[in-house]
Amino acid sequence: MARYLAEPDAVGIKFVEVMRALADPVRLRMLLVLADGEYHPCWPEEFLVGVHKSTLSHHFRVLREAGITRTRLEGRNYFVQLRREDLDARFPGLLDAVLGGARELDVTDAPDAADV
Amino acid sequence: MARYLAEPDAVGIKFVEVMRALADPVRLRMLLVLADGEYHPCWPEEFLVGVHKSTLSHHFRVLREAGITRTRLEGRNYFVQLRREDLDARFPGLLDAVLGGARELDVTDAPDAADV
DNA sequence: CAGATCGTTTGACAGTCGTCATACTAGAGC
DNA sequence: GCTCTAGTATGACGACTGTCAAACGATCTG
Repeated sequence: MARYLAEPDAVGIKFVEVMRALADPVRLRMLLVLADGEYHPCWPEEFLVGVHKSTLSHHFRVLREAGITRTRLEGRNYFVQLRREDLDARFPGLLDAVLGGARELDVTDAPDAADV
Repeated sequence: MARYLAEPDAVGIKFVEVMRALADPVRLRMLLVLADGEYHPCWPEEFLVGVHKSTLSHHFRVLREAGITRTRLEGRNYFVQLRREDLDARFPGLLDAVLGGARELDVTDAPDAADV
């Protein structure tokens, strides 16, 4: 029953696309959440604050089409996971480095935390 | 005599800006060239093929303002170098990972190399 | 000093991106 | 079978980006 949404195969992952997918604050935060748990029950209300559902869906699609995530559809539930192995195989060290950088973003993008 | 063009200090380097600056095929190729030699005599005619001078200048500015490169101006000569130390200190492993990924791009972005 | 050169800056333009609102689709539960 | 629900798809809109062209500024050379 579990269907998988369309995604590029490992060798089809293009570096520039990965970089572009990762060059967005919202998607970086999504990446952080995805990195925490393996699979993630999708779209909890507080997955991201202040982002419209359709916008979120759009970002998930960008991540998936870039080859960064895999989306499994079971019945009405969507599960998204990072494609760690594929990513690490194609671009060693990239994912970890990006996750590290994204973590600092979590701090700096709070509006009030700026220029204190 | 050597002036330096404006650039963010090490702590002012924002991760998202770095990612955005690196999410462009032209700039990734520039990064590769910059990674080769420390300093690089600027704008050799064949630095990049098929890119206008002003476009190149624009890309160098993006890289510089993101904190990725440092530009020194000596007389009429511009020298650009990677800010390896600052980058490695702020985002360990990122630069190397990106350089690795950019290297594959060198192969795949040749128009004729695609889908053969 | 005048001319040439090299890179920058500015302006314009087309294409892309992120966002939201709305409509749509497919599974779940009664 | 009908309704409810969760996420997707589409359309629209403003903002940003990459590109080129042309003008500008500063420096070296005669």
